[in-house]
Amino acid sequence: MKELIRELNQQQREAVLYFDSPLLILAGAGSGKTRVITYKIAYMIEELGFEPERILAVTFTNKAANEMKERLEGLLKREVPVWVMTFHSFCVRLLRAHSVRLGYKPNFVIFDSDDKKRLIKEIIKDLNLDPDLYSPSTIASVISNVKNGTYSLDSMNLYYENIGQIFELYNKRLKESNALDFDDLLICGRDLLAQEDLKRRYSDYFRYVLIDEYQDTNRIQYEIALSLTKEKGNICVVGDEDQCIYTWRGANIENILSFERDFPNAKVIKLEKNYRCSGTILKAANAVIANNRKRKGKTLFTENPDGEPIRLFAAESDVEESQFISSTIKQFLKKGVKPSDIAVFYRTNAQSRILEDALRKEGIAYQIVGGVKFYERKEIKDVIAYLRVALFDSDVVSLLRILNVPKRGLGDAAEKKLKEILKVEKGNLKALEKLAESVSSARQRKAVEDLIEIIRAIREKIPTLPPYDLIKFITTVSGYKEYLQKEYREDWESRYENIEELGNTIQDFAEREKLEGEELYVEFLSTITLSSDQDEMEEGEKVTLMTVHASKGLEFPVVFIAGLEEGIFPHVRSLDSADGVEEERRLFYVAVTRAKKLLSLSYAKRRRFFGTYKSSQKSRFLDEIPSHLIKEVKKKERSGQPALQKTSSTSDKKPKIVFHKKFGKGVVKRVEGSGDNAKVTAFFANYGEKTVIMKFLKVLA
DNA sequence: GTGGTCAATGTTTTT
DNA sequence: CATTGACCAC
Repeated sequence: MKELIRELNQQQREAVLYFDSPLLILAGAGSGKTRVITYKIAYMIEELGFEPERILAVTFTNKAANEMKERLEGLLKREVPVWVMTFHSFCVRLLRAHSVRLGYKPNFVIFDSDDKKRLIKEIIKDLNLDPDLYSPSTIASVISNVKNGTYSLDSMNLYYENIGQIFELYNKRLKESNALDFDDLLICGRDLLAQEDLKRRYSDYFRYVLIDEYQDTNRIQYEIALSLTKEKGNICVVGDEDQCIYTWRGANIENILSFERDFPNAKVIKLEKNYRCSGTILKAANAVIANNRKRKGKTLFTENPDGEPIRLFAAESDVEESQFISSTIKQFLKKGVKPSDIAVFYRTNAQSRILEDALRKEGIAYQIVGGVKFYERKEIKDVIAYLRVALFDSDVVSLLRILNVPKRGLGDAAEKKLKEILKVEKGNLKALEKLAESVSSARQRKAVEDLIEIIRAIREKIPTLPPYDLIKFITTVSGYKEYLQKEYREDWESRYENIEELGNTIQDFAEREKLEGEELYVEFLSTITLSSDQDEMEEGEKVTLMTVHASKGLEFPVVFIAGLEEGIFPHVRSLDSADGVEEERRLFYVAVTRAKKLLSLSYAKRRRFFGTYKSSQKSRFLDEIPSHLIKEVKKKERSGQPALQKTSSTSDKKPKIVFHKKFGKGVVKRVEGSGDNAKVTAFFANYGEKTVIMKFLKVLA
């Protein structure tokens, strides 16, 4: 341990060894803050005799938590039961023990944003409000902002006349469903710790609390931390105001200022030496962020060599940009760069598709982090809804979701009746029984009774069947498998595979956590709704594609940032306020500082939006980088290839032989349409006749 | 009353 | 371009 600490620079060492008062570490990008935190924890355990289970370390994502734990265990060469988790997970843990105090049963459900929107949609309908004025996603974010204290309900009342009513009803329905949304988790956690005995108990229990990514905590999270440590001042927070990119979710840079106010004797240590980036990259990052006015001010320096200039490519179109990126990646791979050392970042998820197409055409293995998350896929959510209905008799949102999926002849009218019944009859099964009696036809009656049977059957199997079999059972007993086959003729198999994957995941989870039966599923469900994009990242030899937000906390030797255009990055929705642009700039700063050795920036002069091309201008952020750091990549120098093939793989002539990643070689029988989206029907030796979109095919002849 | 088909319509970022 | 809503035939 002592030798390890000797490796640290002076500031890092001081941060590890300091325990005299509350500690605020302002850690610039790539300054080794994760190292500092892990060493600090290790030092506490090894040298100061702290009991690991009485240390709480809060991270931003579960992935970061796992990594920190792994590093710690690598350092100490044994299992270390430190509480490493996100604020949300921490609150869930508190709530499982004490939820009754706040009027929730301990087996509560967590509503994800999809559940939340569904519920809001119901409420808007029930209140007869105009869905154009009250779009579920807008209302969802308003509710969130009110809950986490960004806006007051009254101030929102100006824009949304009925918001008070919606807000109240939303919370009422949630509570009746024994459900909490993301914001509730934090609020309830805070409220529990506001109770004198619990505050006493937990603040006595935890001997030290550390918070990573402090700049992205919101007020409520801060209050949680405060109630655990206010008295003893046994707290260390690590953050960088220049990397605060979640203000729209209630993150508050003010927390950094509040910290010094609430803990007047706080010690501040700055980590300004960057170990990650090349000199050139760091200079660019510093120059960009200097344009922000709202910052405490810190200047990073590095001893790393300047390295290669930053590349800039001005593409004529979005297609050309993605071709540039994929062909450059291909060159790198040829030169021996590992795919896992390369990442492509973009501002919005919608940009990923075109990049994917280009990489696929070059035959480059890639993974996308984020986008539509695994657990948000329709088929997964449907199956989980069955599970939830079987587990939680109060989960109305899930019941409504499966009422007519698969189609069983219970449409709008039946749904309305059910909702009427639910107003007086609490409990899904009871309500369904009543529905069976009040429904119009014998056919519908049978349908409802069948549904009740399905739910009962699942419920019965929960304690006995292994998880994989239970999931399989759900898909058969509910007729969901046939539904997929009928509804998704083309790709039902991959969807069904996803469901099987879900079964496997639960099985693994059960073995890892040594849980079974109801407890297993309740635990699993809360874990997956709190899982972040990064949690899904795979190890392996693949190029990584993700949004800039998802890249937070990561690093790659080679980084591409695509779509550096006004309106995209900075995003249009941020342009009307100075604060908005500053947040975009911090976001760009985060993106740039992920790169260790090589950074490639690009933009497109024309970009396709919904179907039509729109011309765009290069991002202001590009002009903020000193030009001597940049080398513009000219088209003709690119990859030594002749100018671009105008329409990629599709030629005017009809293809005869094609190649598909999974199906292999195929003989073309028919082509409908033209270009990338042409439908090609071909005969494949091992798979028979298949119809595939052109862009998934390579033309061989 | 339900389910299939057609048209319109909408894209920030996420625990 | 892909999902969601409105409309009409069963």
